[in-house]
Amino acid sequence: MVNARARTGWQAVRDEVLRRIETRRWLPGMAIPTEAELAGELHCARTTVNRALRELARSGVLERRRKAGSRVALHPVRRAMLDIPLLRHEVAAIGAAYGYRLLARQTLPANRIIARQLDLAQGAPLLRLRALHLANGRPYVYEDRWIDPRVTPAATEVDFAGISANEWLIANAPLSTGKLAIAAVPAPPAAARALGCKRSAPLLLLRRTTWLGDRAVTCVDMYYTPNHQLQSEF
Amino acid sequence: MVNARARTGWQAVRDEVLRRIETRRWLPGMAIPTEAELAGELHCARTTVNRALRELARSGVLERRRKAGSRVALHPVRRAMLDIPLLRHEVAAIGAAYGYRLLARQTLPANRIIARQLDLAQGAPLLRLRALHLANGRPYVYEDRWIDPRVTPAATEVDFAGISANEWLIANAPLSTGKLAIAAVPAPPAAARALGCKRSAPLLLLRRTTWLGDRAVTCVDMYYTPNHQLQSEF
DNA sequence: CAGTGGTCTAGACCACGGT
DNA sequence: CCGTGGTCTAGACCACTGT
Repeated sequence: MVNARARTGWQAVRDEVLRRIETRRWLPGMAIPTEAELAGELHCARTTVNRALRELARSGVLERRRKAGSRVALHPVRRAMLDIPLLRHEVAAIGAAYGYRLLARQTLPANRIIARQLDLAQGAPLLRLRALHLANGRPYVYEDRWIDPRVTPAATEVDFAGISANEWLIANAPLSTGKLAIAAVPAPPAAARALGCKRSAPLLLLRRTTWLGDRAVTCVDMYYTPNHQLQSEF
Repeated sequence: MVNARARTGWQAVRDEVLRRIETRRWLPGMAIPTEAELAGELHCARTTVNRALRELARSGVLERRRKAGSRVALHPVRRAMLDIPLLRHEVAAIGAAYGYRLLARQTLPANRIIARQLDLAQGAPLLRLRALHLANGRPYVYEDRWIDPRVTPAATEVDFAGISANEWLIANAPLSTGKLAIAAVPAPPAAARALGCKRSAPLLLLRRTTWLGDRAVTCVDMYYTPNHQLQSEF
């Protein structure tokens, strides 16, 4: 549970700083010594101190500004890293057999809602996929996805019956940035049917919108089976 | 939307690597040159390349192993950073006035469920708080919290009517690690009453368990008002 | 064993931003 | 202005791990 304290290197500096904060020798909002001072006190190079303090700032423990120095964060913003693995791997990680089934594949003009999500003109032709991801043969995630074929033209030639859109995109579309929204929603009829749960059962919904530069590639709603939890540490 | 490409420094190296992946010059699973080779080719020190590749590995774009070298991640694990600010700040960030109301404060023996969550003996005396966080006077989050007073004895002297437990703990308890679970649940009766929504309405639940070393400090369930979304980028 | 990443060091210059 | 963090460099040694 607890990480062992490092005895050497930048991690030792990091842990020493953490110890001083934990023991309230350094209080929230308080300025801590400069990198050079700490380096002298801890008998290491300033570069090493810099590395340690940089990591602490990244995790929200310290706030740093040039000239102003470093302070213990007054209101430490906790940050949790949420991993978003392939569903194939997520299922494998819980020791279940992964399965995938395409439910529907159509080409449709964008309705107003999805046009707004993807920031494109209403009526633009989009590829829409509905699919089900299975764990040990039981429904795990219901997926409702839109793809803009103008950004990834090759997608129009794929039937997505044998490979999930996500895996195909990872292998065939370049790296991209995206946004993630997490919400609790009543199961929409199609999701309830696919997942075999009651309509309006509370489902965890992850909506991912992925961009390639300034063009939206895809928007996907992933409805998890009831009672699913996302877990993370901070 | 798109970050400008840096022209110098480790960020330039990072961006050059990203460019080669985006243009599919380097394909998923492919080994990329060693740090030393890249340093030579890009005319910079190996340290600089190391910094760039380290950041890329942290964000899941590369996989690195000693001796084996660096490869483009075959199945890039997307990672989303979820910020967990103080509710006071979260509410302020949406431009609303923050409010806080303590609903209940009791001392109870741990029931089986919470004892398991906090990894302590059933029946241990715990502080239990119920509270409501408000945005512009409307319910925003219903909080149901357990605190182990043996870890933070001073908490028994606080009435938590004027300050939320979270803010008090940040100011009065040392830094700590924790776990976060996110789920969609039907509103429990008490939450529905406090939030003014239907019983069994789908609510987003964030359960945070916080540890100080190997001792659990507190476990809190935060029920967000219906239709709330967590947002993040990746 | 040997190649590769991980890190430390000492010194240097620069960019930002309080004062 | 000038103190502070941000970064680069060249060189070195170490730790891990594939062969």
